[in-house]
Amino acid sequence: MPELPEVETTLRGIEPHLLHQRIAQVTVRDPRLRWPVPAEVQQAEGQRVISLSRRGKYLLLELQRGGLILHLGMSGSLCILKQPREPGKHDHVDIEMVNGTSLRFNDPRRFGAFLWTEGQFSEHPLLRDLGPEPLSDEFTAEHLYHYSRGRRVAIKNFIMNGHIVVGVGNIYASEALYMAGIHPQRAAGRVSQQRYQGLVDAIVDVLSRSIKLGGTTLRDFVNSDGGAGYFAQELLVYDRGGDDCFQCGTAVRQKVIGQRSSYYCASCQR
DNA sequence: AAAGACACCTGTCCGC
DNA sequence: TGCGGACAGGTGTCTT
Repeated sequence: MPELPEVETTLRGIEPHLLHQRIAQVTVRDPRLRWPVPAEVQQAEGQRVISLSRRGKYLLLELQRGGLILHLGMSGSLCILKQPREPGKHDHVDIEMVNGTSLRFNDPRRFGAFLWTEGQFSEHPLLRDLGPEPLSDEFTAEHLYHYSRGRRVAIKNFIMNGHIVVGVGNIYASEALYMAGIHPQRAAGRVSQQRYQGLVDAIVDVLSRSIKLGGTTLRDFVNSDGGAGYFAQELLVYDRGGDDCFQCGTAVRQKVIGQRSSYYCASCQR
């Protein structure tokens, strides 16, 4: 479900409710997520939340000692409860604060993660080898150009590789490549630095605009307040297979690339 | 080292 | 109305 804009929307939604609060109780109803929820998460009890942040699509809760690493996978979501409420079917974990507010982790498909770490977030095995944030100064055409030399992987898979750049998921990869006029199956090593500049600009633009609109709600994404994101109505090609390209009228193609559905205009994208 | 397949899991939708 | 199959926003791990 969530891509970077949805995770960022979630972060902004929960932060004001949790920052500086003291955790009273962690309740794990079902530890069977992507990795089993470790018993160490109980160590969060009694500690204050020092900061909340995001690295790629991972949400990071820094506590006084140690921290929590959360990932929403394909179907996860977080919500804030101002008072206790009966848990639903897929409400796997709750973090209840001393002031009565709770953070609830819901994930039907259980591809998400809820992990404990004692060290620095940046040194955690899941985080230490990640590429730059797409909305940071380190994300440049030079970076993409440099790491793509000699590589024959499809450009769409290349920009979805978290070791190259984080946070570009299936929706926004299709969107950005369309905006930049690059065919999703073009070899990454066959893209000029000038065209990478156009791609960088497109990625920054599409992610920024989506964050402003609260993310993309395709099926069931809701933010931490239970509201929808409105970027779906801005999508140019994603989920528009067979429909007319907005630029040239050619039918938008849908094709599986790297096991993921991809959308593009064979006329506008080369 | 790089590329691709596969794994994890449930819910929903579509065609018959 | 029921059933089987395809598909869904992610990404670590294993095999070529």
